[in-house]
Amino acid sequence: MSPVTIKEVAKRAKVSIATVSRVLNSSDKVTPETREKVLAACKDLGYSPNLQAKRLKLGKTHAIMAVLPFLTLPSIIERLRGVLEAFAASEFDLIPFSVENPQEREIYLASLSNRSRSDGVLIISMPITESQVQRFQDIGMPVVLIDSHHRTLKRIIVDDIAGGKMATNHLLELGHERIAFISDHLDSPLHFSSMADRFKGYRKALEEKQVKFNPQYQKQGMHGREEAKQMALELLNLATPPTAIVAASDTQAIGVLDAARLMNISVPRQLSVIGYDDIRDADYVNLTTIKQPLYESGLEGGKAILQQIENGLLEPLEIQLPVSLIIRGTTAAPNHG
Amino acid sequence: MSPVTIKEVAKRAKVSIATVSRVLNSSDKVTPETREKVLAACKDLGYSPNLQAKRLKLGKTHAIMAVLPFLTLPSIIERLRGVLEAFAASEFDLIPFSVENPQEREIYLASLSNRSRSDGVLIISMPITESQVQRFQDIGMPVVLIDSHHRTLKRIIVDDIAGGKMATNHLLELGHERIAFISDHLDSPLHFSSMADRFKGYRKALEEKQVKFNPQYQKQGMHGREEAKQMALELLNLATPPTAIVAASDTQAIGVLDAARLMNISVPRQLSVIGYDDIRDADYVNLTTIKQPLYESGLEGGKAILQQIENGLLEPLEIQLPVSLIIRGTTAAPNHG
DNA sequence: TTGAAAGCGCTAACAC
DNA sequence: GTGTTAGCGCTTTCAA
Repeated sequence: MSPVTIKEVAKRAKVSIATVSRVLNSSDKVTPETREKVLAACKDLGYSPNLQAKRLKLGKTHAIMAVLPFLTLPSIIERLRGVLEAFAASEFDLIPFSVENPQEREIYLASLSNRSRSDGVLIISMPITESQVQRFQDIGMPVVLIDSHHRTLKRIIVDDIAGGKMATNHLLELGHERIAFISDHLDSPLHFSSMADRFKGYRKALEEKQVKFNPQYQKQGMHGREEAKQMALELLNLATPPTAIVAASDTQAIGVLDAARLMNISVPRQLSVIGYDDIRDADYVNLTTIKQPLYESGLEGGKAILQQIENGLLEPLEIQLPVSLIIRGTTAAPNHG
Repeated sequence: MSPVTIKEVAKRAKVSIATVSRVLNSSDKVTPETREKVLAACKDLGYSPNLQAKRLKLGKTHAIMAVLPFLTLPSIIERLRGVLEAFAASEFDLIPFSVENPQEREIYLASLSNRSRSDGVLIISMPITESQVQRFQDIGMPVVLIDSHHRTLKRIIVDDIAGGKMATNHLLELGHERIAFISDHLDSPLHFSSMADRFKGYRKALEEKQVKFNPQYQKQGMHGREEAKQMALELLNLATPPTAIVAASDTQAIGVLDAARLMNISVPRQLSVIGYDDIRDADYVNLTTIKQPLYESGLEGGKAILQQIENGLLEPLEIQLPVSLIIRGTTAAPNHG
């Protein structure tokens, strides 16, 4: 019942604790027979090493903290799954911190700045301030960003400009010219640049195909299905409504679909809609969308932090993952009837 | 750069390390001025305690492992969120293990059986074998089950019999009599009894309202939207098809909706459908369903394991959380036209 | 190849 | 009220 220690194993195997330790750490400087004896003793006693002690001795925690916002967001979950996968084979534990309000922010910040609590930090889809970066630097804490940006930190991001462009090009190639774009507020300081980048991609695609950008066709609002629905209603009630809408997220695209249904506008016959993210629901509503490598971003981020702990910070700092177009049932050629 | 220890703080404050420790652990046997000195020294040096050492000394890990299947399942995420919330205020870390295949099962099992790795284990929506229970018992590892069952372990479950009954009663009260039930295989050894309980509730509701159970109206199959669709098609092609279908999960209910759409059967005019779980998608497709207290189950489970670590195992072993009926747009009175 | 012993940073008797 | 010290379980020199 009371935990078995290396000492008891040593006694039973009639060797010193140093030898037991060597066997356990697969040092080769041990006679096969000694090794046998020790292994047998371990088994008999049901010994399992005390990781706390090991970690204290080695000055490592074998834990990595992951800070992430809103565990409700499907995209965050997918990234987390990737991280978990990267850690599965390692001896590192992943400790997630879900930050859903400012108070929690304080709590996790304190934890993160403690070298004895974790060997590294993974920040997922959250903005990071200069002072935080400085703090990490000061205590020499390895950090990797997933879906966030800072020039001095290792980061895994996707090419959102390319994504916005890809979505828009898909519609252009189908023959659309009146293409609208709806998104969150693009200038919110709390926000990552991803949505702004998607908009840039949209503009660039239009430009390259020499389609003039119509400011009336751009809407920004709070994130959310309902808010997106309202924005879409405004667009669809224009004198010359768009024939296609690029939404900067699937959730918003679904809001657009709501609006179309409400106005009895058939998708994709009368209106094409494309989303962004490829969340689960995208499949359910048969939404054409831009798939972000969410899972992969987690996987790469997980590998990166592990590697950085092992070998230090390596170039390149920025790893850009490609997006891809998933064509489903909400986009088609415009209806010229 | 090299971590500050209690020793350096002691030197700077010109006291002994014991005093520093006392201040840090808010023992009251310290003069206010001494306390001030120590606190100042801590601040100057940017000291933060080494948790590894503390934990080794105290024989506690301040970590709890959570084993859960398929982090893709929305229900699992919700429970996890609740657990995280329960831990937020505590000094305990939550280490999640996502088990998606047998190999991973082996890895996590080894970790779980190590008292030095965690102070407790939380098992979420996973079956647990007698030998595992025995193993936990042997090493005195506190365990709490969420959405799983074992007679000797603390567990948070929902009253699935009541849930199945509530769903069925809702339909009965709308005036339905030909009510079908589809679910996973009810006798699968890998499965929790929840689905079987929902079926029991269904039977009980029928019985109480003296509606005869028609075996033709019960279908079991693999879990999944597509599989559910097939089962629904069989039901709807019966000579006397049901006017309402109870699905044992929302995913399956959505499959039923697929089948109805395919057969041009209008929901809820010609067919009522009710699901179970109230996952996010339920809202999207406007599905009437039974809401499980998923988040709450995580919260309660988290509190329970913390409490068990603190005070030992307390009665009652089983905590049953209530379900509730969420009426949306897929149920209505039967069409007698 | 093996053993003895120091010490990781902390807490908690126990002395003063 | 404060200091001294043993020791949590382990790894790793250093000696033998």
